[in-house]
Amino acid sequence: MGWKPPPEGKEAPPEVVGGPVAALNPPPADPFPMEPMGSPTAANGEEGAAAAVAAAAAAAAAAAAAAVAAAGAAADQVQLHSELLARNHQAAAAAAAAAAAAAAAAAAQTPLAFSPDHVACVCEALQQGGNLDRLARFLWSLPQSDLLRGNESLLKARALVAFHQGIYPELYSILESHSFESANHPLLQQLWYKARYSEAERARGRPLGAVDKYRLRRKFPLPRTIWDGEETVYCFKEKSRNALKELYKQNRYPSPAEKRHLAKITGLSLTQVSNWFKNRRQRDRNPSETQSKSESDGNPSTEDESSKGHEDLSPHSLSSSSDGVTNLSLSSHLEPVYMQQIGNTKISLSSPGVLLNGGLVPASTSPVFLNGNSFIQGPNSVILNGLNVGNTQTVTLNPSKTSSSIVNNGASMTDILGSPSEDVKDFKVLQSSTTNSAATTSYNPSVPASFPGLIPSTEVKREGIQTVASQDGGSVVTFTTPVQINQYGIVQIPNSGTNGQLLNGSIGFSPLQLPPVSVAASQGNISVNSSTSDGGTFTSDSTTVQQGKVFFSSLAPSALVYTVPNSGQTAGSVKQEALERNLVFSQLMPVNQNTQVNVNMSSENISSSGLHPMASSLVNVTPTHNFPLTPPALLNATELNADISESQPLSTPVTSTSTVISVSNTNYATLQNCSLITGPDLMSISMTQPALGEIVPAAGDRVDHSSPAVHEDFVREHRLVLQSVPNIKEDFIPSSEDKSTSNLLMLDSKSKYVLDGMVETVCEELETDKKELAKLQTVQLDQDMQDL
DNA sequence: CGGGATGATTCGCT
DNA sequence: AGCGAATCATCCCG
Repeated sequence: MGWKPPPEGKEAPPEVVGGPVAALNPPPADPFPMEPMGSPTAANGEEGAAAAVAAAAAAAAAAAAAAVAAAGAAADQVQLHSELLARNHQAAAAAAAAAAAAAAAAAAQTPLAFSPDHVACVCEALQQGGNLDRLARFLWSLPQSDLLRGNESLLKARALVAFHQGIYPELYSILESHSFESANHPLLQQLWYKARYSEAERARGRPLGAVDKYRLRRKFPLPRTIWDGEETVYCFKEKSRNALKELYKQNRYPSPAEKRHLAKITGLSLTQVSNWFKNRRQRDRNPSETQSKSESDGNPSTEDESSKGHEDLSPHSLSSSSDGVTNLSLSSHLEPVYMQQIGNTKISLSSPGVLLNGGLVPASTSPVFLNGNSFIQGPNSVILNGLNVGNTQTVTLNPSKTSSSIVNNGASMTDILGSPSEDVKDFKVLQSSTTNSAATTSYNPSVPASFPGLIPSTEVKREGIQTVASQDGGSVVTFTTPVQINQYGIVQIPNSGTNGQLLNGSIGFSPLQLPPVSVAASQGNISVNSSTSDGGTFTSDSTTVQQGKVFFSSLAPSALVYTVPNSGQTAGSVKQEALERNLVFSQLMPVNQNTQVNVNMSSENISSSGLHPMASSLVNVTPTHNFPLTPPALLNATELNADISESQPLSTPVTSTSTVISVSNTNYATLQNCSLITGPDLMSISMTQPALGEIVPAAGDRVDHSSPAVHEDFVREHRLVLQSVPNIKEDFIPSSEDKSTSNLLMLDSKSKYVLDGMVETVCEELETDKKELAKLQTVQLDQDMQDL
């Protein structure tokens, strides 16, 4: 990672500014090494392993520093101290003793008696504490041992000390002689440049200006030992820039989540990302001024879209290039580096295949990738968040109707149509609410969708009891090209409207959440939801499997992805107390700004609950552990009907009172057994179609149940979808009390991406621990020294 | 050194 | 809090 000094007075990436830099300013020499420093207030209560580690490090540092400082003092005295420390910090006993012994040995000018690790530990501790003088003394006391020669921490410490003492030639020598880890680059790069500046300033006797520094940087480029060679322009790396541009092309107004994601993958701060977008929009807005639009070079998109106007990301432009151009551009940016930074898994499949929960399964044709945090890129396959829907033909949605946004959710509808692409009829999704789905506590199935085969070209509109902002006229979605996912984890759906093509990639089940899925155990009860968002419109589909049947249903706009608790004994750790027998979906990730949704279906009213009628399609499920794609099994309509009839009377009112409860933020999702939806061929369309075909009720009708007869089919369909719920409910959540029993992976739905969030959290915690460690070290050191 | 490019900041608005 | 507009400060090329 290249680093360029942040412009003065400007905000710079947090990593570059701050702590390390502050430490660079040589503090006044401290003649009394034993003098306590730091403030004890920094010591917070830590517990557990972190505390133990911190204590160990602190103890070690304290012991070593004490020993060094007390050069000449009897070694046994130091040892005594270390023992005392060890007593106090049992967990740290070993480390403390070792460090103390080492320090004692050093103090006594005896051969090295401890490992380089311990030295490194002490160095780090002293560095973190900003005790450069002590660090210098410690280094001075160390023997010239080969063991320590290549120790990076030691070298870094030496570099710091050299800088601190103004011995720049030595600093340069150190920096050039050893290839440092990238993690240390920012700090070392700063040392390098600051030393150059300092030298120049000293030579010329006056402070340097920005231009002077720039020239110095040009004159003394960073050695590759502390620089990965990555170019930076105006402080931003080219890659970061490209990532920003790429997303900008698709969405000029990224959601906070997207910004965070982008910040993460680019290594920039959230503010920088926001600023970038803001500047970009502004400069695109008035290209007239000074904006000679140099952008023409690499950013045609910017020009096109922005200059023209707004929603101009015409679907066509995208679609036209969808497969080819888009993919190319994406691939160009899809570099491992990004993924590494994200911490997500990126898998590039060079050959047709599908990654299922970690397993690669051969697939065939079209590329539809919908995966959560894992990026799966490959030519021919459909990936649903780890679930592969099978060999598919490209999803073909006709652009028949309106333009705008659409979203298909993850479940690749493709497969739903067992027939070759030609047969694929129109898959239409009617969106009822565009953009906003503000936080709705209740979900309304306001997103009608017609499944090919089931309801050919039929658009069903439905309005929920509770209005979920469904003002927009549902736009019909049609896909003519494969859905793509870009490196940002955003699924790009060609032909979708401007802002509409973003599908947050984090949606869906992430591999982590998919334990070796086995449907077998649960008698095929599963529900899979995938959601999509389209620039504010969000639709999702969910599938429930019952006894080998999978139902897809669409959820509401701005719905989130939910995972369904295992059907088995482990009662899903659903946190919603109130809902006893509800199918609980927990939110995996918010797609839009307002995302929230949560759908619960009470057993009683299953009929109309959040599941959207339209989406119901049957898919064959094979209960296999590894999700091998098995030959499709046809689900026959009769069977479905039978089930339906058995479970519920057809006459049941459609609209139901299904309870939709918002689970957001309070739910913990657990996903245990998942079933794979495979099999391209599915339901017999012929059978269902007739019945469904008649269903064309307008939303209003349904709501009122005004004409039951008319909607009977609809109801039936509805029922199909919901039918599985009771079972699920029972299986999944035997009783609300079971909450505690689960040893499941519980996910806090709160606005965190399942995977990302976890990683993020862990990282943050680590970071925190690190800081705390440093604090502790300092404090402990002080205290111990005082005690001594 | 000039001037365009670009990131950051400030201010007002919603 | 986020956006747009204006502006500043720096980068960076010629």
